[in-house]
Amino acid sequence: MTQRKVISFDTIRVACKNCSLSQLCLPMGLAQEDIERLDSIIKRSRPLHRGDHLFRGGERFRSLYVVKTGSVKTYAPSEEGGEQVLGFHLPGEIIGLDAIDKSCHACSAKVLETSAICEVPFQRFEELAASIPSLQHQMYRLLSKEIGQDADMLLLLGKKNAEERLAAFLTSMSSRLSKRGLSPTDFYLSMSRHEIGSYLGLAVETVSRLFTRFQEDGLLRVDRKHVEVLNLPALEMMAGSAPSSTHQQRSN
Amino acid sequence: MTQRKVISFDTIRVACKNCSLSQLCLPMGLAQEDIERLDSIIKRSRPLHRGDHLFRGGERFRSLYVVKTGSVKTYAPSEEGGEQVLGFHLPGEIIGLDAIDKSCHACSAKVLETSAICEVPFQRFEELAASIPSLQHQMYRLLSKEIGQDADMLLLLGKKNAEERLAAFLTSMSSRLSKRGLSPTDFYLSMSRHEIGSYLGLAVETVSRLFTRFQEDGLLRVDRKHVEVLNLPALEMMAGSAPSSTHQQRSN
DNA sequence: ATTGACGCTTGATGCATGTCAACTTGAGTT
DNA sequence: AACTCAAGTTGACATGCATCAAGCGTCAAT
Repeated sequence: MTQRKVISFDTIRVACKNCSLSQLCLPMGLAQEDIERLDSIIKRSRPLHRGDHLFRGGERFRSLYVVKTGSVKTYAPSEEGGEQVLGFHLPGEIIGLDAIDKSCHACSAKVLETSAICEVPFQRFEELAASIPSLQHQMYRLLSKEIGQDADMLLLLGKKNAEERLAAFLTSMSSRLSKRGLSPTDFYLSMSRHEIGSYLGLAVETVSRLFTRFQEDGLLRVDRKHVEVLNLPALEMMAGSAPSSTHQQRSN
Repeated sequence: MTQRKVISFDTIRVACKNCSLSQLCLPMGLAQEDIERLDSIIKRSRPLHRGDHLFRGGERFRSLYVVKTGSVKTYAPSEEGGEQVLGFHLPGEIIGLDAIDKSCHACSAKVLETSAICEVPFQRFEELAASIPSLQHQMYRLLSKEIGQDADMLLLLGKKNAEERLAAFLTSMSSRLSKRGLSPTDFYLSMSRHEIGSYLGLAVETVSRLFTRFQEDGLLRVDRKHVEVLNLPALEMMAGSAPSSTHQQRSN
């Protein structure tokens, strides 16, 4: 993710109307004046650093968070230090939507690299949305999109084998980065192999072996966190519901 | 699910204000008059029968659907007839939330048994919600709840073994039925073993073997679709993130 | 009752992937 | 540079569950 660009403090404090993400984020489809009203309720703190938490499971829900720069992971912590990674969040993506229902966070959110985050106090947001139909609509869309993505993930975990899972992860990263104006074929992953494995329901070792294999097969060039995709169509093919080779498994 | 009760045609046509589900469903928290406004936009068709579709993947999104009686499955159809079951929906639960974003259904919804369904035209609903803050809030809560449940499911598919999955499925059914005034320990499953397997990411045979084993272990009494839970606490323990026995697997 | 189709169960076998262990590499610290 | 520690890689081995195959109960239609 980290595209090695220098970020000035001014850059991260930009208002929504000047933010390059506005077409992916809450302001999408809003009139200029409504964007400014939205802007007025958003809190922008100084950048957070790797390992900082936006919130932890069990805490009271007050705000949604939007990634402005950097990346964040959400995860469900379990007793013995184990954790299930639930998602990786790139700029423009909203975090905390699952907590509206119980007004309490069920998962934790941790910053993966130095990141700028917009905080959206939910109660004020809700009041605002009631008076701006297009904002309300956009919020429904974003909630709905999250549900759709979770369904894709259920399909991945329920039906796909290890190879298909990693291919799906890489093509998903590729397309999301591309939407944000970054290269779809050359990027840095801000998360560890362990976190990728947890997210995909695989052991670290399996992830590692697959990276090696993909490289041997000429699909990727990998150096630590740096990934160059050499054959994106092949990866996409692999990620699709098509089975890996002649023998598919889990045809249940 | 089917609790073998006779359902009159009057029963299924009841207005929201007289519906026993109103505390689980959209009307929750609404004032009497607002319930009536909501009621006025809802369409109630005659009962659907096993195998009927509410909608199919690819169709244009127009309405949300709420189960009034009976049960529905949602699934992602794949080319070769294979399908991934995404969820089972009981009375009071809303179907189609994932389609708001793309205004097009990504999955299909099929009735599992004779069922009464309320149709909620979304555009009219959205207009109504804009003028009823508590309805808007309830909608946010329902969307959020769905996201939270999907996260639970990701955890199940990512980390739990077959035994834990089936135990989680059974305890979930138990508690949901219980919330609807039915027995938490004696119920009929309206879905096939195959569908349960697909939902849980397991082969039919594995599901079948587990039912047998649970019965041998005195946790259940099973006869076809009829399940009697004999030791609910034990099932809940199993379903929790606790590993099945001394050796846990997938500690990634 | 007979038939056929389908869903379910049970057993035998194999494989993908988890687990364990050892080693390598890289980044940060002194 | 030397040291430390976490992260990643690779190999050897173990196993849970998918797969294949066969048989059985149930239900509906005839």
